[in-house]
Amino acid sequence: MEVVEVVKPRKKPSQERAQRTVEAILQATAHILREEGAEGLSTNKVAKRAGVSIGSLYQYFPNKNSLILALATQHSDDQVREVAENIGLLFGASIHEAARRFVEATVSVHRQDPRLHLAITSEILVRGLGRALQDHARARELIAAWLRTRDDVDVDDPDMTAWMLVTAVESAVHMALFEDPDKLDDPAFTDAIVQMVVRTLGAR
Amino acid sequence: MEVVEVVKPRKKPSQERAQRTVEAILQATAHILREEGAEGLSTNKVAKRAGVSIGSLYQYFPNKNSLILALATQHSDDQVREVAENIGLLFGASIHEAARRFVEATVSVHRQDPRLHLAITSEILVRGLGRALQDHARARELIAAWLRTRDDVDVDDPDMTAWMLVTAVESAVHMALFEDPDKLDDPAFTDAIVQMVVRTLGAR
DNA sequence: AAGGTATGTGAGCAATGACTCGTGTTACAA
DNA sequence: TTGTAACACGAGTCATTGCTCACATACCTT
Repeated sequence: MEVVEVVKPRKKPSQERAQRTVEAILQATAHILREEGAEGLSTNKVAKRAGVSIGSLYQYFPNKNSLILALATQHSDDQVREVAENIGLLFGASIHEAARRFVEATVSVHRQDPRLHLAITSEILVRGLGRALQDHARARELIAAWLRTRDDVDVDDPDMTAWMLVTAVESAVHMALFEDPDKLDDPAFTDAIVQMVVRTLGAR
Repeated sequence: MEVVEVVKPRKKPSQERAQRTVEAILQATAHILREEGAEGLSTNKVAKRAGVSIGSLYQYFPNKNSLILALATQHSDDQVREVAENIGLLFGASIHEAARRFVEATVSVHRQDPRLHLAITSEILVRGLGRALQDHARARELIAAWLRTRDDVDVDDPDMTAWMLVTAVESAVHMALFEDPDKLDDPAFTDAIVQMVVRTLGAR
């Protein structure tokens, strides 16, 4: 089990030309990950698909892992943003509304580009790319903070509960994605998750 | 994303000598998976570690995937057995007792050999080894059946609820394993899962 | 124009991968 | 004892991998 991830610093692109190169590389990585999974991901293939020489790739990315990490970070940021944007709206809402909003935000993030998302998620697991788990941590903080402001829920430990809920909701969505992506479109599925959340909160 | 898994049939060992060879190969696979993760798993390395020639390996396993699959199946069977054994005891129990028993069974399965378990689980995700998900399916059936016998819970759709609970509980345990294996020893952690289960069931 | 820095190239190296196949060895039945 | 099927071997094939490096071209400053 590999734990370390050495990420030697590489040149940051300064000119616009280089910016485009980096972008192309990231795009290509995403494409291959989406179409062939992590198995089919090789630096040579990425370079070829990006229309860039292998040397250029290594000018900006120190190794293969850093490609996935970069993508994962991007992805993670999106997710945090989505949740963060919604959390503001949660404060005025009822528990039920809040739960629904949270669940739907999560589902929506995963619905766009599910294959890529799945590939990235499993790759984070397989490699020790724990850093990319910050989305989880951040989401948990937000939820925990929100929980503390409510007096209409029955939770002993907001942090633990937040951890539980974020994990449960996200995992349910992942699992659904894995078993059958169409499940995400089933309202009954969303409802069930919402109910789990609401009940777990012991809403009064 | 690879979907196919071609598993050409190979010779089944008939003599005891061959039985031992197969066992050694499986052992070695587990060892490497546990120590180095799936990254470090190669058929050559497995053969060497098992003290067996690479040719012998390919006599019984058609390819690398089949090694993981064999291990996953073994593992999966253990898990189902554990749950199945406990489910019998669930019928007489209170909701709370039942939930606790289920959660603890799940935790206990994962506590033994967590590294191996984690490696196998992610590998199932990465490759399309959906077949090995039968433990999930079977556990769900058992829980759903049990739910239908209870009139002291408030669930609309036993199948959906069972899916939800199994997913949530298992994922929580996986996530904990990934973040910090010691979490499994924390009673507060188990309690939190149990509470989630009990509340989700809407116990009267 | 000159010169430096940033960017880009791709042949090729060393390592490793999965897997085959021809050959030797053991077990067992006749 | 002998024949044959099961078992075991491991050198070797061929493809691919991550990655380097010596060199070329573009860009910007002076």
